[in-house]
Amino acid sequence: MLVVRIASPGAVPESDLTARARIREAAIACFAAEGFGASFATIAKRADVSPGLITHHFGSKTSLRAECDVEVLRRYQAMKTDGVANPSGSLLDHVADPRIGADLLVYILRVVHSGGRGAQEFLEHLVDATREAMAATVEAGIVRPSRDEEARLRYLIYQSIGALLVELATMPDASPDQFVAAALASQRDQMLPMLEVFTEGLFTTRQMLDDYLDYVGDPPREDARADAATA
Amino acid sequence: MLVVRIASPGAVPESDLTARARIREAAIACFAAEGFGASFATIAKRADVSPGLITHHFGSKTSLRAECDVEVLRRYQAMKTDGVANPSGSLLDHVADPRIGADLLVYILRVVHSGGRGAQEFLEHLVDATREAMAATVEAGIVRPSRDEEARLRYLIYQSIGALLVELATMPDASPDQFVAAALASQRDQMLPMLEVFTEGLFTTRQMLDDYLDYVGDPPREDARADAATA
DNA sequence: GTCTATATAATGATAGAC
DNA sequence: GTCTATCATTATATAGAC
Repeated sequence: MLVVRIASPGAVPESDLTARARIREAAIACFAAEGFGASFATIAKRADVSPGLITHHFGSKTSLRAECDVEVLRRYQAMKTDGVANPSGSLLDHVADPRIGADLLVYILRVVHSGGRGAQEFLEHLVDATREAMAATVEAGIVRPSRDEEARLRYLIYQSIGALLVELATMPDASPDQFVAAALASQRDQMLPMLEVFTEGLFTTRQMLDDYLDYVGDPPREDARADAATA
Repeated sequence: MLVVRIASPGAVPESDLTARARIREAAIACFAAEGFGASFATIAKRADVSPGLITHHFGSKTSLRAECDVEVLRRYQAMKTDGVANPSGSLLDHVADPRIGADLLVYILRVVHSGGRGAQEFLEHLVDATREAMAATVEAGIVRPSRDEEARLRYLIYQSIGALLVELATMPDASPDQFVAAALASQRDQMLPMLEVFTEGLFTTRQMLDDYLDYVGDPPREDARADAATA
């Protein structure tokens, strides 16, 4: 049962690979489709091999996933450097860029969803990758400077990724292609409020911001995060 | 092994309940602490009963969770009507209100995280519950009116819940109390960018919003959501 | 009502034949 | 390299004693 897939940069041509590579590709697709609970049986069926061969080549499920993780990250980075900087001024939607392929996008969301170190690492990676782009838009006079660029970066990224995560959770039976289609539709629906908030804000007065600035003083505090980590 | 818990409105006094209720309370705590993968053995140990008794009283794990779900929702609603409207003007943080108790908050996040119908229902419920509050702040002149109030409501809710979800995912080994402490610290860290964005917006010009309004015309489209659902 | 013991099912990992 | 067969583990559900 083959599925139509959006071309992914860096993806292997098609079938007729070594069985090991076929298993890895099948695993990426199954993990994207069902989450990391996908069984060896499911993956083996998709790769057209026996379940035992998976263990033979990868040793353990943990190792298999680790290899899939690095492969997905590699393609994700390839796509990023490959492509133009996102054409719309809207931030962060390169994560929802349809060019990266539905499996790739959903796989990454599942990494965050599954949590743990993998999620942390990808989020840090994303923050790092977005930092320059954000600074560039500020430099270009498109985006207002923030009194705490790092905090704003994290704030915006967590919110965007989180919204995609919520949407993924509400569609447990959707294929990656279906999810991406729905996410794009949802993004279209929410384009107006997003532009409103990013252009006009939400509040009618400056009072709350000014009160906050009076209260804490302008310079951002850098010690707060350490407290949170130890709590 | 007893844990210190923040008082939850509507929560039962303490121990010395019927075993059935003890199991339910233990299940809520375990589901909050470990997710819905928590085993009967873990729950039984916490309730100080045998695993078999859980099946005897609840029949299946699905039924047990269903009963926990309604109980948590009941307490959540009790807390909402109980309390004052959120004192800060910031929206949606009643979800992170420490008064609702760490277990309750994390349980609800895990419902969304686990996805499916439960997640959908809670999100719809949350949208409904926030609609009035949002309208009130608009009416009071605190929040700007939107050209599409429903879309903005969904947009803001999905982003806020999603950010909490991301944070939960990055702390897989944290207890509910630890998570709530970290979430509050994180909220404090991100207060400034949030106030900035909600007060001043993100863009320096109105150009993108105005272009969008020119392109689609002012009246919001109501047919888009149906397309997304059937996709 | 409660417990112990057991059946059953799914899954990841192992061993050895081809 | 690949498969088949088997094992070990885990977790839910069942049956029957007390």
